Amino acid sequence: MREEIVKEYISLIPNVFGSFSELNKDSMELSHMQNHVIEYMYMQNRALNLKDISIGLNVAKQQLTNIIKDLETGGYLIKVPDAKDKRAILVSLSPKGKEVQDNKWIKIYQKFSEGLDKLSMEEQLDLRYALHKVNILLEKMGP
Amino acid sequence: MREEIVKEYISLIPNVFGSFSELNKDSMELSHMQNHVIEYMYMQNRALNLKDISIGLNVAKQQLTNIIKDLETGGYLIKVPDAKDKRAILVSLSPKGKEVQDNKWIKIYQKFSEGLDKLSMEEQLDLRYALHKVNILLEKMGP
DNA sequence: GCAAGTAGTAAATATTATATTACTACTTTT
DNA sequence: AAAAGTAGTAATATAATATTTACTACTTGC
Repeated sequence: MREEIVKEYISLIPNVFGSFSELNKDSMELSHMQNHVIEYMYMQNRALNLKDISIGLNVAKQQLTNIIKDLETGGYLIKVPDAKDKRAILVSLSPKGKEVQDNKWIKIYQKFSEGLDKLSMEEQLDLRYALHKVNILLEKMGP
Repeated sequence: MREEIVKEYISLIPNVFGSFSELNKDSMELSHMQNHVIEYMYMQNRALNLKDISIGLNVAKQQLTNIIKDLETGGYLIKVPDAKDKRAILVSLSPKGKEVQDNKWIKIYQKFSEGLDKLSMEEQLDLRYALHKVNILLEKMGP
């Protein structure tokens, strides 16, 4: 029994990963690490200081100095001194930085939407319900 | 309606990605590209020549020369001359190379299995069925 | 208030990744 | 059998990423 649930889950991973691996295909402007930072900031959706990002991405803070300086120069990030800690600097995504991530999700949306057209109305309902169920249960399993 | 299916799918991605991003956490021995090659070989599950890998991973064959030489030196890959094409060399995973990938999946298995313990028997059955349904329908949607 | 600790920066260095060109040995086409 | 094409290797240059040490300005704990 357990074996079979795991097997289904393992099958799911490549299916979903197909979408995800295409996320960074096009964004040629930015390097791997720069993308990584923007992704992380987008997910956190709040102003972070370098230390936060360093820990969150498991990257040395020394590396971030230049990466973030370049992203700021490019207009993707905004740096503001932290009022509460005068050593620190709060970094947040600019509208341009957010747009980079938004566009990635729009692509996933479009691709998924095309796939949906191949399903009947009944299958679409089934998929919706099954996805909902999976999400609820995976959520419950998480830490 | 469509909006809501997409929304569920978008929610699914981070759930699953949690597992996937941990795949390469520990394998410190190997570089990013070396891991990439081993992953690809593991997925293909057959002997490949450099050209195959080059196309499959969208990497210049010139890059592969050294990557694969190092992997062979490390005992992860085995190189055998192709009998049918004397220019080519067939590369396959050694037991050690397969083990690297196996261990990654074992970790996912274990983590998922721990999560399962938090669910009731009924929920586990629901999850199995819902996952199965999702997999079948996503498969149908793919190219 | 002072010692110890922290956030960020800077610069030097090492390692990886990517790209370009050219070459050998073999295969395919005609 | 000659011409054109292909698989792999080699050497090189540049960019991206990672690591180390050291410094300034500030905060925290005592």
